[in-house]
Amino acid sequence: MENLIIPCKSRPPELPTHLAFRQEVPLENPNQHRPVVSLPRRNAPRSNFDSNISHLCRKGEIHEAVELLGRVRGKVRPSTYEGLLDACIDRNSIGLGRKLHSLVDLVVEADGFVQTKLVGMYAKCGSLDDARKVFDGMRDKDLYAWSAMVGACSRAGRWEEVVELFVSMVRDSVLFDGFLLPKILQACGNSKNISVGKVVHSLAIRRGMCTHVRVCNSVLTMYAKCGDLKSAHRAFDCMDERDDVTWNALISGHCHQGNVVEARKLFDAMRGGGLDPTSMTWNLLISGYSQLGNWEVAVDLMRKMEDNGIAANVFTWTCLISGCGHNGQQAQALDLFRMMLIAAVEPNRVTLACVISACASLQTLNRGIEVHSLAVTLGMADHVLVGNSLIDLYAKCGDVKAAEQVFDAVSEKDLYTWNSMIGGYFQAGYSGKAHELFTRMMESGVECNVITWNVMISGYMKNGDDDQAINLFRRMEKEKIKPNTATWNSLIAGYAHNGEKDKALGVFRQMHSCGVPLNSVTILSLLPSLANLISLNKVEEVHGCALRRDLDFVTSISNSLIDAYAKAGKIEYSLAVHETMSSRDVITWNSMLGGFVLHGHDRSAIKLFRVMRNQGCRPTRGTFVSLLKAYGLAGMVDDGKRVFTSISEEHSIMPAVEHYLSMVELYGRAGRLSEALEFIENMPVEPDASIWMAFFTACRFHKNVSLALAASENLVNLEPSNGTFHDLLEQASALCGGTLSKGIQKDQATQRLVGRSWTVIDHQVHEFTNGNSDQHSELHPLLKRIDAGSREFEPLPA
DNA sequence: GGAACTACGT
Repeated sequence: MENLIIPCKSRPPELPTHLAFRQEVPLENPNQHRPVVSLPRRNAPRSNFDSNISHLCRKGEIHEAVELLGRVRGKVRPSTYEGLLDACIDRNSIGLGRKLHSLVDLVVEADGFVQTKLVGMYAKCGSLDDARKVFDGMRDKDLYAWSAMVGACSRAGRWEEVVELFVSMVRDSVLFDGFLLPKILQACGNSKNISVGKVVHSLAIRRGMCTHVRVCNSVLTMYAKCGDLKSAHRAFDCMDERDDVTWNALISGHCHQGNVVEARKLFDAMRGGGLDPTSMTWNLLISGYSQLGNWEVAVDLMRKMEDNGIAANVFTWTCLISGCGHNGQQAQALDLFRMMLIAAVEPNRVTLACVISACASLQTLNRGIEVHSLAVTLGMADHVLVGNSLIDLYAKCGDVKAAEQVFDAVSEKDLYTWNSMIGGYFQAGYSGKAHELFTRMMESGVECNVITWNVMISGYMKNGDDDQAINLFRRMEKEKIKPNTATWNSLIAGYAHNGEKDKALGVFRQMHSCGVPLNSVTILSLLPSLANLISLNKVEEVHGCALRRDLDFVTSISNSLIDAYAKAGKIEYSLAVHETMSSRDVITWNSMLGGFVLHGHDRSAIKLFRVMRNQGCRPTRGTFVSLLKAYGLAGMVDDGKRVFTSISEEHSIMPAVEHYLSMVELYGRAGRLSEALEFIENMPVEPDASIWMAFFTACRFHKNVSLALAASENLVNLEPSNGTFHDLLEQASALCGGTLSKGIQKDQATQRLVGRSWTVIDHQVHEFTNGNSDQHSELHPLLKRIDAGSREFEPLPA
């Protein structure tokens, strides 16, 4: 197909057989398919009925006109129908249009002009499906009919359908003209269908249309959008005349591939050639840098643009905001939005959608509500694009009621609307409501897509209903929706999340045998669930799959492997993965550091931290948690203290509870209990249960009962979780030599505690007080507290 | 003829 991109003057290549014409079309008269009047009725003299109906129509009394037509059908000319259909389009009244359609008689029905007008009426009044039905029912489709249908699909953004229409059109021996060609090329570009795009290009050459700059621009754009920049450049080189659109299309192509360097070069070459960049050119470049996350350069370009007398417009700002959003800089996006408003640039629907989506990611409901009210002021709140983002915002912030209200207010719902609302119900835990809406969606004739099914399946998985998820997964086949990688990933992630690691692995293997391509999400969902001492061979199996698909170069996967191997007891494998990595991020170092600490390799961890610093990697909170633990293991209390001080002083990181916890453990392990207590008492924040628990453990280890008692008193005052109570009880009993959990399986006990049942504690307290109360008198305050707590909850039925 | 676009999976 490479040889299709040739200068216009050369001989075009042969068409693929499936696109061969049924009959040869003479090329010299491209308009020959525009029919001249073909039916006798069209030439019929204008009757009184025609005049009366047209008169009513002109007066705006269209209902009366349609009424009259109903009484005299069969006696009016097709052109009168056309006038009425135009009136329906003007009023956007599909109801009247339908009525008119029902009044079309047999003779008028045979008129291609009226049929084409009907296609246009249905499409413009919002029912593309009805338009398609009329179109499919037409016996002889001329170029006007094809143009109407292609135009309708283009306006609706149904690019694949436009491409299909083009293929059938060629099979029908109808060829495009100068009006239709750009639309078809646009569709090829937007649907990334380069093979049909090349056919269109070759036909355009064959018909001598590639001499106009507009046609060439369409061709170039098609190649650029399909990502074939080599062909785009060749088309560029073949052009005798170029305008700003030509340059912009090429610049846009490079920006979309993330190649801003080449885009910048073209920008300079354009200026060198004496052509001034337009605001479009600047916006393309700004968008390119912004999408790469390089928003400093993007903002700089915006300033330069304004210095050159081109004002930043809504597109410029939206490009910047969207770029921040895509690069995890949501707070930055909101700042830019504020700046945009200060600059008095009015946001449009796309801007609002981006900003609301940023609020949703940040879960800042208040800012979201501000933007919502702005959208109301601008009259855009009920628009489908804005509404969809709002539904997602309210769902993510936990306000399902508000999400529901927006859902109801959006009159022209699309797939995003339904899918977001269904997802919102699942996020709030309303599986039943989600299913109800899913059923309503199916019944109202909306065609679900694979994402709808994925939302349902992952929603059920998240809510712990595996059976329903699997049922839906099986139902997909019947509904002729092919599960994609994300569908399989939902099942794997769901099982892994619910602790069913064998089932997760089973689905993974099935996915593999079905030939479904896996991606990094697949691996990242599965690996952590296999990170335990008995799963080494399974980690290796998944590692193998990643290797075979070249996914081991994905940093996040390597990071996950380091973690999994460490937890599976093979720190040397973790190290091997770490050594072979081409690019390491801070998570890589943190995982390796954590692995060393887990295996008690304190000196290796301390050494690794130095390597990390030498390679210029900025440590994070997590780094210091592991590092302090390493110093604790090494018994290097004073060095640990220095590291702790450096967290805030050198690295400007506010120490978090985990760091204080590591310090308490560090003191505790070294037996420096009074120093630990002093450290706890001097903490700038209130010590939480984990801190006191660590101190308690240290006291227990060093057999200091009085300090342990102090710790336990502080602990119970904090109303710790059931799990902490359980641990505390176990340790307390061990400290005093008792047998607290006698007769109770630990797993069983934990399981019931998780369900917020206090039965176990009740039982233990009972055993504690009735059994060995004398022996444990020292822990009396603790017991009283537990006893009081146990009455606040209804025990689960046995 | 050219720019920004919301829903699922870590």
